[in-house]
Amino acid sequence: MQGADPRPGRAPRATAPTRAAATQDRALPRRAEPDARRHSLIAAAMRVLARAGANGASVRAIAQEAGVSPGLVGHYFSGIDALIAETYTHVDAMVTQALNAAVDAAPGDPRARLEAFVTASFAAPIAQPALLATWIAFWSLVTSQPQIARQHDEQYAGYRARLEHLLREAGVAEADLRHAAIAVTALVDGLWLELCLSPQCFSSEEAGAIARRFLGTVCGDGAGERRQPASDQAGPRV
Amino acid sequence: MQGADPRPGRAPRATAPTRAAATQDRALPRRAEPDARRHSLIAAAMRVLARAGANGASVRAIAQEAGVSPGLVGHYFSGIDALIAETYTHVDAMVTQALNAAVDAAPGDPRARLEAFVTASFAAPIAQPALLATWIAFWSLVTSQPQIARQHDEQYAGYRARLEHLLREAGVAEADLRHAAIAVTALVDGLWLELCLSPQCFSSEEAGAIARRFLGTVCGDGAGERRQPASDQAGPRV
DNA sequence: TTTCTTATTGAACGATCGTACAACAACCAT
DNA sequence: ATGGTTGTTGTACGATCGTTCAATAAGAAA
Repeated sequence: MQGADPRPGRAPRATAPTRAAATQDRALPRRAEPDARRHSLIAAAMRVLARAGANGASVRAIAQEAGVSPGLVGHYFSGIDALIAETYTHVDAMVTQALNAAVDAAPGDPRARLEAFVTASFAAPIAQPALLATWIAFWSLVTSQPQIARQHDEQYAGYRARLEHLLREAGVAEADLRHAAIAVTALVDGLWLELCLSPQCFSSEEAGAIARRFLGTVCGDGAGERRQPASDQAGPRV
Repeated sequence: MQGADPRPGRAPRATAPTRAAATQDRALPRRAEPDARRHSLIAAAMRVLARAGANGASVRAIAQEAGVSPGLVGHYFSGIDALIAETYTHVDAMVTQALNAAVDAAPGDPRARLEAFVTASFAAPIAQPALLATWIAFWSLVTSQPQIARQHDEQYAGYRARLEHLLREAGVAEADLRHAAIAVTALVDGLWLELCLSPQCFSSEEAGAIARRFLGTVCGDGAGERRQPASDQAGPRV
């Protein structure tokens, strides 16, 4: 799906094609610390994915974005797929950190922490279309590469475990925990995906409101509150 | 992300590489009816996407799968992206037809029709990992090509409109209709996606049960019924 | 049959792909 | 200084990419 592609109006590959590394990697020394160089390549991959999409994230494009020779990619990663996979890991860690920060910033009330978790899922550092390409590039490898499928399972399990923890503290019964976590994860992922694919269809605020109302039904709010505004439903139920 | 890729153990491109068209296109005449040829190419694209993933769906692979010269693709489609987009349209129509058939096969009770809709979303012709590659290939074009973004918006709107119709008949208040349809769509999409990405994580039955229980909260079942089996919650509320 | 239209071929083109590898350069240990 | 380790370069390679296009063949119209 890549190849020559001389058609007009494809991905905006022309955006800062040269001297692009200066934005994030401040003049990394010619011979850099291995960890710094690895991270520099991953950061470059993130930028290329955001700018050119999954189909534009080639070894050469990423190396050029990092201000580095193409051959260096093979020195730090076993191949382009491994670089994509590590980029996904890094983005996933960023998302996890942002979600945890939102939870910690919320009041101690378990229900408020849970709502902060889903609300942050649609806010600035997470729900941006620029991140979608990273997930798409990773998903396209899951089917064919068992090792990447395993990685996906692990990271999905980690996400669900964090959610189960929050749900348990919010008073969800142990028997319902698994299905509740699967449901909330699916709802948030579905809203996030659609929000990235067509941001004008509904707003982040709407997505947050929908998800928070769903939390109300999962955590055992009475049915009579369904018609009230979501802001009144934050009361603890435990 | 494609190129040479001489690595071992990538996509199983070796599955029936030659004489593959005979399975679906029964000896299409050398000079076929244009519509038949178009459909033959789309069907071949679906098979290649299912077998080799989004990264393996090249013009040559699809043409070979259809038993046709590579140059013919350019005669029927403006480019590979247009072929992918039309393949997506075709798969979406198939899914729509399957969902409508499931709804029609259900009892006249509006709630049962709604449950049939979401239950069918996780059944045989829809929730198969082989279809995921088609969506991934399409999604990877949405960001960079405005025309494809428009197509996505239209098909998503069509899906949501069908769902809104079912929800309205099931007694959802007009004011809640939009958010309810967005929520159900997101939940079903999220469950479907995860089911395709790691089918061993939870079963189709679990996904259906989760979605049906969610329908209960959307359609206005009393909160006291939350712990009862879903089959008892089918009573209409209008 | 002859003419015309057009589906279809197959090769060619230029570009890009991922990877491999020998040469070079930077830093460390001695 | 000197030798060794290793980050880094740049190019080369073979393969595949999407697209183009003159030539061919098949069927319809005359």
